[in-house]
Amino acid sequence: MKLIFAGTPEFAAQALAAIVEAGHEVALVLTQPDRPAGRGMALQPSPVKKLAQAHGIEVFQPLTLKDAEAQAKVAGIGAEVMVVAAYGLILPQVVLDMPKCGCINIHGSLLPRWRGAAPIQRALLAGDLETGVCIMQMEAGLDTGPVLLRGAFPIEASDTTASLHDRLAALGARLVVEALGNLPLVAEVQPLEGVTYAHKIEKAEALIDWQRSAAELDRHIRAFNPFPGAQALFKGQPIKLWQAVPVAGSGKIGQILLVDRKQIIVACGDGALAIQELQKAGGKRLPVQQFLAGNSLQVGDCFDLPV
RNA sequence: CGCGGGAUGGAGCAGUUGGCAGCUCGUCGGGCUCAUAACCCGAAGGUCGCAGGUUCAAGUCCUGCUCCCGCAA
Repeated sequence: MKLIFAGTPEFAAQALAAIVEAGHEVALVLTQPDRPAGRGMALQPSPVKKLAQAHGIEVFQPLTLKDAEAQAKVAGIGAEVMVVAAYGLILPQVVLDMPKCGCINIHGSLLPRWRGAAPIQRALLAGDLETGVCIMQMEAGLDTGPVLLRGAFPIEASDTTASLHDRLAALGARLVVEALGNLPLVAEVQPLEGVTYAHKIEKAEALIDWQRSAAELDRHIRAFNPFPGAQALFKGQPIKLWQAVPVAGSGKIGQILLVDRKQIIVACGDGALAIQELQKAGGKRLPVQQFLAGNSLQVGDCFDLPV
């Protein structure tokens, strides 16, 4: 099947890889323009762009699809369908209507829950018990289109955004290939009940507020792993927390209740958090024992509370 | 040229105005104990990221390079 693929991050790249693998003709890949990123602010191609180039597929990186020139480029391909996954640009109605079978989207949540930009993190933060992927027919609204295929799996107590992302990307890749092979599919309109929006993750949200419950902070840490990392402040120094479990305990909020070779227990608004892996600025992620070898954290010390 | 921190025995760190390379942990051997990730005694293990330079003498000062990380995007 001749198609156009539009996507940007790793999540989308896995879907593209599966589509190519399945033998579909990817005539054009749309992805966000290279952006300065990382240390040194060097221009970075997106994962999707790198993969497309590796397969010799033409890459198109318009700033917007609202102008006639970009639209003409897309229209000129004459694709039967366009697959969109975490592309990051709004597709105007005229573009949505271009391919014979329209545009289908891979979304990392169980729609209509968590429409929007950061479904994986929001599901984890909210304490959802399951998540999944929906393949949907795109409409002008944000993730509002009828669902063609869906797959779900439980969220484990140890899941992080990283681990969910991997499973969701693999599931999304499998489902989109299945969908492409069976078009046209019966579309199931999204129910009006249960609609929620997954707002973009703000950097400021990563800051740990010890007044919240231990269970909440545990989810917080897992949701911000691997990016940007849950950040606590200790005597003014930023310390990232990578792994912790909620435990029983109480005390002055933010105060260290116990330190041993496996954990650092900190009092929270409700319960306490046993930190197992952490990282200070300039250093790497370390298990508690190694972290303590070079940094002294003692019972009674307090983490800073946000102002 | 976005800002900044770092590279020192297996791991994590310290090393003051240049002067014999230290600490916590681990490893190995021995001891104590009903027992232990506990405690006591002892041992091994380092071209101090790479390459130059200054000096009687460089982990420490200067220059270039490689790699890692925090912020910011």
